[in-house]
Amino acid sequence: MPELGEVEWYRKQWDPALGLPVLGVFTHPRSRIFRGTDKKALGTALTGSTLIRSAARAKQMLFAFRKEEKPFWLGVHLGMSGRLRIETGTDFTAGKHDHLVLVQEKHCAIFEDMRHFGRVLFHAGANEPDWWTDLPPDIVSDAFTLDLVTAFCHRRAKASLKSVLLMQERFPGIGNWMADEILWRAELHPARPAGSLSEAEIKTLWKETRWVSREALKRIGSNWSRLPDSWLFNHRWADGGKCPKTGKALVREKIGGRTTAWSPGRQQPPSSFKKAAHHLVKGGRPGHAAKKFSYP
DNA sequence: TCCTATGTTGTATG
DNA sequence: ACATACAACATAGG
Repeated sequence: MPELGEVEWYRKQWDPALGLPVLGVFTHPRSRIFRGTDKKALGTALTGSTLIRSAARAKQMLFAFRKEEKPFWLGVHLGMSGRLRIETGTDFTAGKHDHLVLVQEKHCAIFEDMRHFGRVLFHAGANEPDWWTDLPPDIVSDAFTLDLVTAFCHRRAKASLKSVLLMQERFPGIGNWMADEILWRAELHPARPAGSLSEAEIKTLWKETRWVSREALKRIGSNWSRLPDSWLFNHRWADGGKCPKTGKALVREKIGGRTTAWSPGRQQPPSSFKKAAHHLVKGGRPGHAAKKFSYP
């Protein structure tokens, strides 16, 4: 689920825990979530500490704790299926997908993740940890310049726009749905090689990247309200989904390693793009519509 | 049984 | 060394 706006929304779910002491810490005994992290040190440090603030950048969250003037830092990445939540009451028992539980007097702050693709990081020290300060410039900041995007498109000249937008080193916080939304608004086909764009097209890509990121933070980050039907988002997974601009059927196929929705007529494929055959396979199972030809 | 899933990373290849 | 493509990770649901 979580991309830029969703991550900001999940961060706020722990707001009820702010300013209150942590009475106990539960860490799941067999969990991939803590790979590379000292679970024991984390538990010892956070027990008796107070959560003083939190922040979200890209798909990463930082929670700052303090215990007797000593700062501790907790990092959370939600992966594909991670969520943060609060459970009210004093008799909470961790479920099988609950990996980290911070117990407070009247509630628990919980990190759950069914698929274990998420991650928890821990750091003890006076300053914010490197994995936080070394994040690339935020898309919504002034540091995210047209020049940065132009240089990146040139360096990744042969990669598809879809895969380039998913590269967190330059587009921090962009995920599958945001990438599709950006390319659809920019009228750029996801299979276009990044190096094939004109100056004007790069500028459009940059602008729409910033626009979608700002809107996602505004519309999802604050209260996760439903996006307008004028967005691609509400149509991209629907069977028989139609482009809200052209009214024509959207195409769904794997581009840049991820399922991608794009609008024929609006987003012109590059000449190198192999056209998929969208006919039904005889005897194909219902619900599994079209299978693609493989080209020799 | 086989396919999919809003993500990242390790590995193979050029 | 660098860029690119893709399997693997773990679990649930259609």
